[in-house]
Amino acid sequence: MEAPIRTIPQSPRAEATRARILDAARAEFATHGLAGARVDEIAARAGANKRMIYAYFGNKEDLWVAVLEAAYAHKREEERALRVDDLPPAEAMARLVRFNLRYTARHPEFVALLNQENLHRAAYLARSDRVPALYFPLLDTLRDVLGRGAAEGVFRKGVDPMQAYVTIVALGHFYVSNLHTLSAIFGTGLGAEAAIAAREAHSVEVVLGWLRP
Amino acid sequence: MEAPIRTIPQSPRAEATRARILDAARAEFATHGLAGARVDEIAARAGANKRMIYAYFGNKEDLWVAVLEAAYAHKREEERALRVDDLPPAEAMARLVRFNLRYTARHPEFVALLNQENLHRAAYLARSDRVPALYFPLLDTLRDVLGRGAAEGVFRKGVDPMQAYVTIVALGHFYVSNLHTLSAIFGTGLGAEAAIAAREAHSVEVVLGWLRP
Amino acid sequence: MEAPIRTIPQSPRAEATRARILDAARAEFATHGLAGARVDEIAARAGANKRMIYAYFGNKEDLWVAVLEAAYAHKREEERALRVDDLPPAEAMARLVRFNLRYTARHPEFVALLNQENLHRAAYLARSDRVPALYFPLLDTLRDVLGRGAAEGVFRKGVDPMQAYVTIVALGHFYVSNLHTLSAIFGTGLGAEAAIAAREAHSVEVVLGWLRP
Amino acid sequence: MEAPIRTIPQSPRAEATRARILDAARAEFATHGLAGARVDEIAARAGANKRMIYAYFGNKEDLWVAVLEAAYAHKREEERALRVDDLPPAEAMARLVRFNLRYTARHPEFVALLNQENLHRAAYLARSDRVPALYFPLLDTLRDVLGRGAAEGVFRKGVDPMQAYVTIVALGHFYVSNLHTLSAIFGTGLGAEAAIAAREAHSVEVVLGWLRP
DNA sequence: TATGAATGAGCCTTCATTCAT
DNA sequence: AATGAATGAAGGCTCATTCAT
Repeated sequence: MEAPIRTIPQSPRAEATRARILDAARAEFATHGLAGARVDEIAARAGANKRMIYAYFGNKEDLWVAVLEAAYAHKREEERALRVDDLPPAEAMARLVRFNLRYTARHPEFVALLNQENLHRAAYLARSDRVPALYFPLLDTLRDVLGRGAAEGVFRKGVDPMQAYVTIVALGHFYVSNLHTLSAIFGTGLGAEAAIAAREAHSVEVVLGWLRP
Repeated sequence: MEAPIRTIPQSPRAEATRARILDAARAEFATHGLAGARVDEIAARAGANKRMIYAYFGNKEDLWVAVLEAAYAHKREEERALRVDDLPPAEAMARLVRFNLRYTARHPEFVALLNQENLHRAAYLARSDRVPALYFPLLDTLRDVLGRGAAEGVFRKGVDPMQAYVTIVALGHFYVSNLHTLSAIFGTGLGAEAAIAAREAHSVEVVLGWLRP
Repeated sequence: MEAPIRTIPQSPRAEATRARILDAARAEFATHGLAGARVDEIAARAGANKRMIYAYFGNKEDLWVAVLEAAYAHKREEERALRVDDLPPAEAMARLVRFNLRYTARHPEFVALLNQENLHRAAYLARSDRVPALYFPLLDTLRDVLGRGAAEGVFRKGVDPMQAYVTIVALGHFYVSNLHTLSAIFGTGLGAEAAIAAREAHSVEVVLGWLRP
Repeated sequence: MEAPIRTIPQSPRAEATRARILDAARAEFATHGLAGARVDEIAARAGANKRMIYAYFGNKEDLWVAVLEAAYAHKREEERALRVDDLPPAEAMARLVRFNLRYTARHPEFVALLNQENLHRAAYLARSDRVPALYFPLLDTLRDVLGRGAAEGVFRKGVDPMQAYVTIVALGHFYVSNLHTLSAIFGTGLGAEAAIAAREAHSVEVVLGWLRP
């Protein structure tokens, strides 16, 4: 009916409150999901009044969207900072794989958020105004590296960049996402640095091994 | 720590009710997660009285455990039926990869359940009495095929079966799990049979390509 | 989106609970209006669990509609029981006026509900399924009496039954509705039986006096 | 029982803000009632900061009292401007009736405010300092006209001015107050000028008809 | 074995009000 | 004189669970 009255924080103090809420929400959502998260808990974690959540974000679902957007934006920024144009294809590819695995391992909350959003069939992502900006720089970089490698004869030809992208992300995402159930099968320790490093080496081996002409 | 009073259905009619509840719960849980699932809705879907859920399963969380156990058991059964001992290593491996991808694609609810359980840090799995039975036949099969391939010189040596297992599962699981957010990036159609088939072919290519000595 | 799940009480016990809720709601709404009424208070007055309000009536607004419908239905029933066909026009008219004034005085909550509903521009009445049944028997009776009186030459001719209806109702309704502010002007005692009787006599005098040919 | 700290606006600018708040409050209260009105909305309508409402009026309830006082004062002023002393009784009476009906029709918000205040059993009116000033000039005028009419033999004798006052006001008030529920019965169009004029003619007819000796 | 009815805790959201600048 | 930000106390509504039959 009516446009929601939404306070847009302008003072630094308000901006700080908004940021604290966003951080607290990311943590709470990543731990409990959208349905399991508690608005009270988010407010408490943020050291903010519950009312402020509604003033700055509208409601719980809109807050979820904001968290999601911020998470995507963060990964995009890190990907953008990756410079592999000057590296030989194999080295560049290894770097991409390593970056992705490490980013995923360092940000399990990103994994959790994505999984939850998929549970909701990406309904909230679809609601975001920034959807067009979902584009990931990594994909372009990947396309370039695959092209260079094929041209130089060090990579197999005809690789679909989308499939490659999905596979590279999958190698780390699934590992981090399913860390706990995998631990129930293979025993604990999968989250330790040594295990992460092993997974990293394996992932590079898989991708480079596969790409051999 | 008292044992819950739990009715064990004995008549065929009761067993049927129990089964309907379990099916309904799997659907509801897979769609909404543990926190988002509604006991009322499960009862309605099952065409059963809500009280029966508590009589047969104890409570919502125990029902979740039961659903999880059933899902794991189902996959285990299908894996057990896979016979690749007589096939040449490469062919056997291709079959394993294909099976996994197709199973995952056919059972997105299994993927959703696993993701949710990981959100809960596998706390409910740990509570299950059948945890030791979590063992997956695929892992043994995989170990055998890798061994044969290495011995025959058609596969690279020194491959960790656990990493191989995780990777093979990851190739399909991540694709299905993140179908909706991936669709937001790459456009729709990823769930169509053609797309599944392409992912299947790609997965086989990655695994066999990587395993080349 | 989805049709609301609404429990329709079938057992006598449930029907009794539903009736208690409706009574409590009428009292609470009449005292505080729709916005001022408290669902908790209604449940407490009804000696029922708050949840039952939602089970039986949907939500606060739907409960309001139910209360309104019941109030209208009640007045309609009483009006239907009025038998003035056999009386001479003047006597019949006096009886109608008296009935209306007394009903209004006996049911100040009906007055309060109507006023509130008008504050909401009859938006909830419009939502009612029983709107076509809003028809009031009094109107027909009135039309008949006016016709007989005019034919017999004891009433003036050309009287619009609608205007007459509104006026007759107004004479009592306004008095009861504005009892408290009128008391602030004219002093207390307006609610006492003597004052009601005086208003009744005055109302009859006005109507019969006006209708003289 | 402490006197509230209340800022009394002194600059023209402050007085303008106060006036805008009062106007906005009248509109909001008339539309939604006391309980349903929103302080935020009043501030928004007034284009004023919410804090100013508290500075100038104390709190929501005191603001309600101020709105009520202003509404009464306004009607009083208009009544005072009515000059019927020089007119023959019947003509004077017709003018009083017409004035009242037209004032009511022109100020439905006054009707709504009165109804709300009666819902609260005139509790806020009782709190007003200006209660003694509630006196309505119309009543005196009415008394005078009734007296002159009776003396001249054109009006019936023994009419209680209070009853007459209530009836005259009722004829318009009820019509305007219940416009929406009446429309649900008699169909729309009751708010149109033609319908108002018909009601006006009818009201005059009723009063003058009744007063005939 | 099954069911309709009821419960109490808790959740998301809103509101009147106050603080600090 | 005015404002943006914050607060705490509810308020409407939902949910998992239990009672009584």
